[in-house]
Amino acid sequence: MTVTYRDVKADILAKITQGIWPPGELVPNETELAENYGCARATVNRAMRELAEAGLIERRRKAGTRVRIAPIRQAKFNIPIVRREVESRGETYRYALVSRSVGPPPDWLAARMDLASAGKVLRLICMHYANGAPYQHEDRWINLDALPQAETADFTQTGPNEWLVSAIPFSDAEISFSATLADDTLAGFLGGNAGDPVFTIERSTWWEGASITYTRLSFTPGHRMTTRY
Amino acid sequence: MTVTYRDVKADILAKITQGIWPPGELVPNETELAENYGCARATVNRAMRELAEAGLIERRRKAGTRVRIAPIRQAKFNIPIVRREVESRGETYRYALVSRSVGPPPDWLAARMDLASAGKVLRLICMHYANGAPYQHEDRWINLDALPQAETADFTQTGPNEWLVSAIPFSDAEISFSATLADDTLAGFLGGNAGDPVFTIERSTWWEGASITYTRLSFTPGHRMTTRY
DNA sequence: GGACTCTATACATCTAGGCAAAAGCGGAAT
DNA sequence: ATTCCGCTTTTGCCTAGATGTATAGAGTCC
Repeated sequence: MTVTYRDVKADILAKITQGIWPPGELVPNETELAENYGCARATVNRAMRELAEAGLIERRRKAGTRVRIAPIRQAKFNIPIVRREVESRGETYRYALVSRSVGPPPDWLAARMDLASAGKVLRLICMHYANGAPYQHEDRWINLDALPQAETADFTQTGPNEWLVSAIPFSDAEISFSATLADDTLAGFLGGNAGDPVFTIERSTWWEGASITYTRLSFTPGHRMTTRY
Repeated sequence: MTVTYRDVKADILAKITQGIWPPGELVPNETELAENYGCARATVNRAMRELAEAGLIERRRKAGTRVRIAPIRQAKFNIPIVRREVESRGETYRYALVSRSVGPPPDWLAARMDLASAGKVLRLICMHYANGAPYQHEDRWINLDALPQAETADFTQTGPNEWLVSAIPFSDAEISFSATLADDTLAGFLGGNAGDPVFTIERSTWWEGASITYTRLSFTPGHRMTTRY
């Protein structure tokens, strides 16, 4: 049986968690480990590279590899499109377009998206339901100067998110999470009361340097985003 | 000049973002790409593997590699210990222990952490300040049956988080984000008003199957967690 | 028609070797 | 004493070849 990079990775991990290689400790170099494990250096390299990516060890040329004093913990969240998120929990998804308008961007948006104030933006307000109950409120702004075809797209049946991923499949994005208060309008949509705490996601998207869209997603009170790490 | 896996990765990425290989498209197989790029198959493999990890393409044995219809977007957050988080922004950090008590776990905690109700837990309430202003309120519970040395540790100078990473450096954790309301007490600590929306992180930690600690972190109103992805 | 098996294919990974690039460290020059 | 340069170590990456393994799809049997 040959030694796989998974074996090596698991063994190194065990040595670290069991305290055999305490934080700060210098790990043997790749050549040495390869001999110990009886495998090629590339195998050890892959194991170590993945551990470094995971934030458990720190590698520097010449200086060697050492166990991190304070491991970098990173939480990874998958951000699927809403429909998938709902359906993957086995719930039925429903979408509704609340309003649609075209006009010049308000100042705060022009600043945020770096738009000409003379430009045109499309604003959509949408609701996403899971099993008939409100799930997410979406306030979306699309830069029509960068994406003119959005003006004629039909958003009454499918949400702008799904349309956007097909129009510009891959883009840069900035996402931020915060807690806000529901006002009367939002509370009405989400089925709560004004003053409810609302988990909010804001996302800005660029493509080839141009700002495409800004969206603000509000979840029903009590919503939580969870992950293991 | 040899072709690196970065070159290959960048080129494939470009082909995808520019729509030359549209979503759903079957990508040439590794052997073919290696010939085209004039490099080894391992090089193409590494490039493709990373793109697959990033969620842009989907690889299946025998079926080949295709561009994802809906790319999996994943947001990655680094979760540093509070002190580092504050100091990395160039602000001065201050810590204060508000209260400390030992006793049996309340029912909700025993259920959540899977503790014997006869057990003992240490409860700490702490505040973290940035530049003198409140930054984070920490409500922490530590399972003394699993970690008896926590009872004699001194938490008046450094926070339990820093103590814990040195005591059990690497562990499994579940983290969840939500929005809650500040009550009078919390608002007092955070310098806001009752009814303020509060960004809340809850984290449970296990080590070798045993529940170690549960903590609830509340941030000052207006706090946001941001990342690019 | 449906369930099963079989096989060729495409990804997954390992080996062994070599060159490249960063970066500690010591010695030389100022 | 200090700065700078080059040596050498260690990780980073590539090559070329081979084997392992999951599986789509064809073929077979009921």
